[in-house]
Amino acid sequence: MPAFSRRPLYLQLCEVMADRIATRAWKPGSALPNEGDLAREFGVSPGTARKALERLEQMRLITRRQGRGSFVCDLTSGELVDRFATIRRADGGSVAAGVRTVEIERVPATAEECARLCLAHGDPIYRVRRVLLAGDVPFMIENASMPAALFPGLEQQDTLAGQIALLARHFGVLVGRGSERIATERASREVSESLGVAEGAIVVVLDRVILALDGRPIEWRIGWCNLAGMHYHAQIT
Amino acid sequence: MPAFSRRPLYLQLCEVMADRIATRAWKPGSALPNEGDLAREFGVSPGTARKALERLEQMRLITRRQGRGSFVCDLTSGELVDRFATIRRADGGSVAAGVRTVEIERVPATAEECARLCLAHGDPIYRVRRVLLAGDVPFMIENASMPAALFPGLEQQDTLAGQIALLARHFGVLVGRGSERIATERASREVSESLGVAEGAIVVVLDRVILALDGRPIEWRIGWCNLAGMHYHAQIT
DNA sequence: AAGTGGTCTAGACCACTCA
DNA sequence: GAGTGGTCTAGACCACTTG
Repeated sequence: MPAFSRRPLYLQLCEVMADRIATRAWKPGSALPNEGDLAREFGVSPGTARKALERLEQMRLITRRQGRGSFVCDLTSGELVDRFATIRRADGGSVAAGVRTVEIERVPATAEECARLCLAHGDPIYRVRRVLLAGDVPFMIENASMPAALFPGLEQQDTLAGQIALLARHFGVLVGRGSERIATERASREVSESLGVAEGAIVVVLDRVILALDGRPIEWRIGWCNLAGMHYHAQIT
Repeated sequence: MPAFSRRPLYLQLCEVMADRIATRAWKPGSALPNEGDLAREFGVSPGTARKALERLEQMRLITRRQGRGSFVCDLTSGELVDRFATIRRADGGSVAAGVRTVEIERVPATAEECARLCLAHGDPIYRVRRVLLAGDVPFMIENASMPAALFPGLEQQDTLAGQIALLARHFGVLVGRGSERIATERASREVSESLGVAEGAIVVVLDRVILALDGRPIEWRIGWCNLAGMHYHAQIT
């Protein structure tokens, strides 16, 4: 991999390997070649290959264990998905939320959607309405918007549309960080009926943008939540 | 620094340098010795010194810039402090909060304080009551508990007691991550009077533990907040 | 015993900053 | 041009896991 690019070798190598993971050429749970083999395959020194692997580990695409090897993470299981489930029990345990996808539409982005998703005027988006259930009791309704370019044919995937992690894996998008904003608001007629609270009661509004690992916004979501008996959890790093 | 410890050299080196920063032997803003000099001073190879420096950068104790050098971060300015100010304007801007310290007491920890701060039964704590102001309007009241062992003589430092970052610097404690939990609650008589809201109105309860870089809990705080017109901001990483 | 990642060494050269 | 951190190389040895 000498090539002509002046970009650091370890970053180029990291990108190639990330792509193999995104496209599932390297499958979740499988072992990567060892450091020496990777270095030979790509024509770099072992130290450079190691640096790329360390970066993949930082990105949470692989885990490494001394004496065992490097393994592709399952991007749709455990904490990698739970980290976006910020509504939990007081002890941090999952509320075992079910998701009901109410509606999916493909429409041009509004001005606000363009701004939040870094799109150009008129770019198409998928807009998804969901209801989150604790057991069979709805506690949050969500409006989510996603760039159509990243998820072509999403309207046929309504079982995936409820969870960004599943969607992202299906379309080969690597999920990165998100930022969330919380306010309180009086429940509108629609919200009160969906959540089974009084009209005008205080609900919590969760406004969130999730980015891909490469920094592109992949989902903007607003949720109206009846927080009764539950907690929002955040890490400050 | 050969010594007899089997702990990785770069971690030992990192710890020594972190201590120099905590104790202000290396002052905020000042330049560290260059990589080669550090390696010679500690008797390790340049690569090992570099690894320790990279770790200090990850811990946000130093910043490094190609062509310039490595510099000690000011632990009490800018984003290093703001990250704990999770209540902000909608755009993420600061609410320019003032802090009024209402009361400081030194008492044995309650069972709950022991649990949240990982203390033993009867260990002394400082308990601080504060009011946060937007302009001159109170929007949050806080009860904070801190292990007395980490902050000896805190009761004489009431100007510092309002901000954990100032306190930590004064006592040579390096601040690490925190975790916060949010619920809604009806305002008690006391809360409603402090915040100027109706008794029984919905307020937001912020329950937070901050850890030192070495993992020891340094502050447990509960805040009752009138979120009207403001937003809670969180990063999901 | 063989294979893996983790640590450590000792250099080389490059890109950037600043006097 | 001198000095800094950033990249890259090419090894050695250690600690851990597994058969």
